[in-house]
Amino acid sequence: MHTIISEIFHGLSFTTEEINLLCSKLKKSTIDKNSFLLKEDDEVYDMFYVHKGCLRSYLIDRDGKEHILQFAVKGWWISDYISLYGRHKKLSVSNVECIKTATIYSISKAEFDMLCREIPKVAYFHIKKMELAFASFQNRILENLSLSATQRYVNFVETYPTIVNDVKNYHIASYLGITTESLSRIRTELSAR
Amino acid sequence: MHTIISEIFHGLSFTTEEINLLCSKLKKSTIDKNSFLLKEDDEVYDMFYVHKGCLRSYLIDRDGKEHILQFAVKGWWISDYISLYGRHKKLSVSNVECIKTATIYSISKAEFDMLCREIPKVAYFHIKKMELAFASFQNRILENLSLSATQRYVNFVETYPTIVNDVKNYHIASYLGITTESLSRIRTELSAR
DNA sequence: CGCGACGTTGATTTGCCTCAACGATTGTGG
DNA sequence: CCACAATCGTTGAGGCAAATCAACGTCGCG
Repeated sequence: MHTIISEIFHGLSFTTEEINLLCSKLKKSTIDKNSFLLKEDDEVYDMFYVHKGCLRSYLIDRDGKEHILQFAVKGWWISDYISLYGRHKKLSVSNVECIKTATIYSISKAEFDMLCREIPKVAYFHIKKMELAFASFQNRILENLSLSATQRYVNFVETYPTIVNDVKNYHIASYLGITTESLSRIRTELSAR
Repeated sequence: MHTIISEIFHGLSFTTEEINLLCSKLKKSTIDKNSFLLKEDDEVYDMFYVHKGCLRSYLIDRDGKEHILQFAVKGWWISDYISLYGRHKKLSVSNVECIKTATIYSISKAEFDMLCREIPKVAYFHIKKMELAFASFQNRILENLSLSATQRYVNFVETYPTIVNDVKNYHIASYLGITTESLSRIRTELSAR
C-alpha cells in the first residue's frame, strides 16, 4: 500500500502519518472489462486513479453517437470532469467504462480537496498535474482545429502508443471525431505508404 | 490597488501583509489595440490578468492559417499555456494580441507559484479556477467533436455574448474552426430563421 | 459450427473549403 | 468633411474530405 502512494504522487515523499492519511482515503478496487464506473445521470462524487488496465470516458449526443473525451491507462486519473469540476452540474453527463480489466484507486473529490488542505505538497502536485493537462487540452483543441483526420491519427498513434494496444479502432475513431469507415480508409492508405 | 486584488481573487479576504505581497508582484499596464503581449518564439514567463479590454491567443499552422485558442475579457487570465504549462517547452508557440485596448496585470509564473506557497488560499483559489477551465475545455472538445458549425456558432454567441461584441466575425470563425465565408453563410441562414 | 463483434470496401451525399469577385463599412489624409 | 483605401463581410461556382448507407469479409468465442 505504501508503494501505490509513491506511484500516484510520484516524486513526493511523505511522513508515516501522511501516508496513513492518504491510504485511508484511497479505496482500491478491481474493475471488469465492459463494466461502468459511471453512467449518465449518476451522481458524481469520485475520481479514479488507474493503476492497471484501461478505461474510457465518453458521451452520447442527440443523434446517439458516442464521443470519447478521454482514455486512461496506468498513471492517469479519470472521472466525469464536466460534472465534477463544472459550475452547476451534479449528475453525470458522461459514462466511464472499463475497456481492459483494471485496478483502480477511488477517492471522492471532497476528500481529495481535504487532502490538498491537510498536505500542501499534494495541492502543489495537483496544480502541476492540472497545468500539464491544461497544456495538452489546448493542444488537442488545436489539433482538432488545424489537422486533417490522417494527421490526427498519426499524432495519436505516436503520442499514445500504449493506448493504441488497449483499445479498438472504433474507439480511436470516436476519440478523433471520425467514423470507423474513415479510419479504416486512413489506415489502408497509410500502410500503402 | 486594493480593489484589483479583490477583483482578481474574488471571494478571498487577505491580511494587509498579504495584500502588499500580492500587489508587489502584479504589474499593471495598458495595452494598445493590435499590439502583442507575446509573439511566436518569444520566451514565455508571464501570465496576464485582463481587467479591461479584450485579447486573443492564436497560433499559425503550416498552411499559414490562424487558429484562436482563447479570448480573454475582464476576469480572465491569458498567456501561452502550451509553453508556460507544458512539459518541455520554453519558447512561445502562440501569439497573444490585444483586440480591444486593455488594462492588464502581469505576473511571472515563477512568482505566481511562489504566491501559491506563501498564501495557501491563493493555491486553492487557483485549483478551483483550473478545475473550471478543465471542465470547459472538455466541453469545447466535445462540441468540436459532436456539433455542426451552425450549432457551435449558436452556442458561442449564447455562452459568450460579451465577447461577441468585442471581436470581429473572422475571429469567431477562427475560434470555431471554420472560414469567414462559412460563418457569413451561417449568419444569413440563421437570420432568415 | 454459428453468431456477434469488428473491420473493410464501394457508391453516393453533404458540409464546409477554396477561389474569386464584389458590396459595405471603417478609417485616414488632404 | 469629403475622398479614397483598406478592412471586413457577403455571395456564387466548383471541389474535396469525410459522412452516410449498404454490403460483405474476418476473427474470436460460446
